[in-house]
Amino acid sequence: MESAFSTLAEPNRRAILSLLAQSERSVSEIEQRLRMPQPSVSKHLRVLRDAGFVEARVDAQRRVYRIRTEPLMEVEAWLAPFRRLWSGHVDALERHLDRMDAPTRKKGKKK
Amino acid sequence: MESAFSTLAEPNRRAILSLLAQSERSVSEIEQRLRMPQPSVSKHLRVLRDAGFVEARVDAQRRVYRIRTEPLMEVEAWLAPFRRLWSGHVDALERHLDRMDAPTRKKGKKK
DNA sequence: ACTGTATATACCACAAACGGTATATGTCTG
DNA sequence: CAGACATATACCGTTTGTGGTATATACAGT
Repeated sequence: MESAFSTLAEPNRRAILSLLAQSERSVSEIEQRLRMPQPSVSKHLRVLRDAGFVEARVDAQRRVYRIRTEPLMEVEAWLAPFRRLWSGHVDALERHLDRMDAPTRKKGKKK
Repeated sequence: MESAFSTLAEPNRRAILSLLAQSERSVSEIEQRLRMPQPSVSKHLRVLRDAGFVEARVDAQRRVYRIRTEPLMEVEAWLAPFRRLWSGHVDALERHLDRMDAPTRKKGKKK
C-alpha cells in the first residue's frame, strides 16, 4: 500500500477512521459498531497503522487505537491547490450530493 | 471504481489532475508533460471522467480536458470532520494543551 | 479517397487487494 | 496451569486494477 490515498480507497477503512475521529476505540468496539468480522478489522487496522493513520495503545488484552493526523494532513495538502477552483460557490457540493443518491446516502455511491 | 478516493488512489491520475488544475489540456499535451504512453493517458482520463473529476471539450480532432470540482469537494467534505484534530481552533484538546503549558503559547490562531 | 494525426478501446498477463476461515499469539482470571 | 477472552496473522480463492500492445474510430488536409 503505497500512499495515503490508496489507504483511504477502502470504504471500511474510511469508516474506521471516521469512528476513531470521535474517540479512541478498542478493536472489539470497532468490530461491534461497524459490524464487521474481527479479522477484517484487525487487517484494516494493520494497513492504517502501516500508513501512519492510527497508532495503538496497549490496555491489558485490548489494543486501543487512535488517530494520527499526519497522513490526513498530507491529503489536505494535496487538495489545497485545487481549493481555489471552487472557493466562491460553496453550494455546488450540496447540489452534487443531492443529485447523487439522497435515499441511500450512508454507503458509498454506486457506479 | 466505486468512490472518489479509489479514483485518487492512482498516482498518475493525481498527476493528471494536478496538471489540469493549472489549465485545461489536450490528451497529447498530458501525454508529453507527464511522459506516459497515450493509451495509459486515455484510460486514466476515462476513469477520471466516469468519476466526475474531469470533463472533455471537443476541439477538432482533439479532446481538451478540464477539471470538475465536485468529487474534489466530496473529498474535502469527508476530510472536514478530521480537521479539528489539527487545526488551531480552540477545542477540548487545545484547551487541555493550553492548560499544560499556557505561558509559552500565544492565543491567536495560525492563519 | 488517401494519409497523417489524435484519441479511444479491446485484449492479455500479472500483481495486488479483499473477504472468509482457521489458527496463532498474548493476557487476564480463577 | 487451564480456560476464556482479545487481537493478530497465515492461507486461500476470487476479483479488480494496471501496464503494454495492438487495433479501432474520428477528423483534417490534400
